[in-house]
Amino acid sequence: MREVRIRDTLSGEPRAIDPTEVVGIYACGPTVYSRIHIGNARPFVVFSLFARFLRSEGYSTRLVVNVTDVNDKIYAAATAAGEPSTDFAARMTAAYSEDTDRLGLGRPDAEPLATETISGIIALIEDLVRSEHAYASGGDVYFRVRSFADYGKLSNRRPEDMDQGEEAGSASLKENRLDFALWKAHKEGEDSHWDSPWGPGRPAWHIECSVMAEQELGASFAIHGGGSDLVFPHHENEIAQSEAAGRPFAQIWMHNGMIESDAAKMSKSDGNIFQLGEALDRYGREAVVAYLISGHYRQPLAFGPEQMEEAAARVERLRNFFRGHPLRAAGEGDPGEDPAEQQRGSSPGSSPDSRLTSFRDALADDFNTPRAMAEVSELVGEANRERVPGAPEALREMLELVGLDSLASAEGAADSEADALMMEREEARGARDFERADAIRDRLAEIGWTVRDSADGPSLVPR
RNA sequence: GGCGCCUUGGCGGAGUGGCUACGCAGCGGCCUGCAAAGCCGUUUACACCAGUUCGAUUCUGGUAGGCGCCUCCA
Repeated sequence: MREVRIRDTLSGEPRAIDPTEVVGIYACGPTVYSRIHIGNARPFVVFSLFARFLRSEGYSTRLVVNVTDVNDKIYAAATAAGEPSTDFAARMTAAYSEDTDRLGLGRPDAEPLATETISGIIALIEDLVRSEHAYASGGDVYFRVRSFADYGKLSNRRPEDMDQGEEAGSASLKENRLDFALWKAHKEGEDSHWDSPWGPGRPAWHIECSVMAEQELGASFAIHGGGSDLVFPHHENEIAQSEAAGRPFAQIWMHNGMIESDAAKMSKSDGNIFQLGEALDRYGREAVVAYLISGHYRQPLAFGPEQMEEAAARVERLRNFFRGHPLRAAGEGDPGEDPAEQQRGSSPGSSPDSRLTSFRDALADDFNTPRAMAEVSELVGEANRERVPGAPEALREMLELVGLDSLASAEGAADSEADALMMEREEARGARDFERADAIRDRLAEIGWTVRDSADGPSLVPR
């Protein structure tokens, strides 16, 4: 088991993960008011793979990714779609599951819904009201920011600095403009609401995450994650709500950077989005995953057709490697059986073992996926140059950790028509009738096959 | 205005006080009947100005530019 370190947003320092207890990870998922885009997929991929890595290192890990399914924008979008908001949210939640399923990384251990957490939300708000960290006002309930001395510690802001200017509209129900809503009174036009001690209404943003995290992971869990755009106000407010109520919260804060399109953050409100489903259709799941791990998770990552095509090319190189270097079948001989092979395989700095070690070391060091993938590239190059015993197996293990082991799987065999054409082409080549051989190759391309000649004869690869 | 981050070769993107990151693309070559795949090579990459240092892309200060958050946002 390696020591795994993550750069903590709160302290600004790398922090080691405690191996003595279950590593609870709570990552903020989407608000389901539309289909998700590539940017929304980044945290899903980062945290899924990070949890996978921790498990492979022997850490007992529990990953929770919530869905926020009640919100102003959901009401608005549902109205626009002429659909009850609960139906709309359910439809979008299902679409989110379908899209992320297609990434092939499995599901988080728990995916709680805000609308299924109402009683816990009300209980937390009651606690806060009782302790005067919150107050009811006109059917709403607000958090009293000035009552929480640590407010601003995550995003490094001071309430004094923020508390400037006039509240827009003097009719505010808040005592102070920094106060934020915990509960919102039912409004005309909103077609869902719940009973509460403050009247019918619904939870505001932020509060659901405080409650779901604690319900799923207990107090004082290891890691709270999400996009860097959530640091303020969302995560700052979560800390305030939970800690003001005397409930210890996250130990480490882990934030992923934004996907950028045309050097600007990809965001639904700016409209410069590329939907995940479309990316999967166009480039395939491996390219999408390879793209998302091509940069360090904390850094912004440029998005564009060029980047996606590059990722697809990288993925194709890996596929080609496994086409030419099949995995040893189980029981087909040990790496150390042949003394000559053993010697070559253990040459310093180039052995599969040392690459695998470096790969895992990179992931243990603030989950540095690009550094890890550089080890994959190096080993592929070495093994393409000359046979390196154990390389395919080591590569498959590395790729499994980043959800790309499907690249090592054998592809379906060519159909009989393609096989017949390939044989025909060989006959033509044998007769040095290259015009006919090339025509047959074109025909094979039309039906989806690329011919690769080698010393061992031709083979067919799907286009 | 406040807080934080960033500026690396055509593009993407790691990293380090002195040693080729890596990938993609282009170009040249090897292999091949031709391709495909693979391999080899590819013209001094670290925004600018000072400082610290034997030595800075890497540390410090400043300048310029960019991004994020401060309102919904992964």
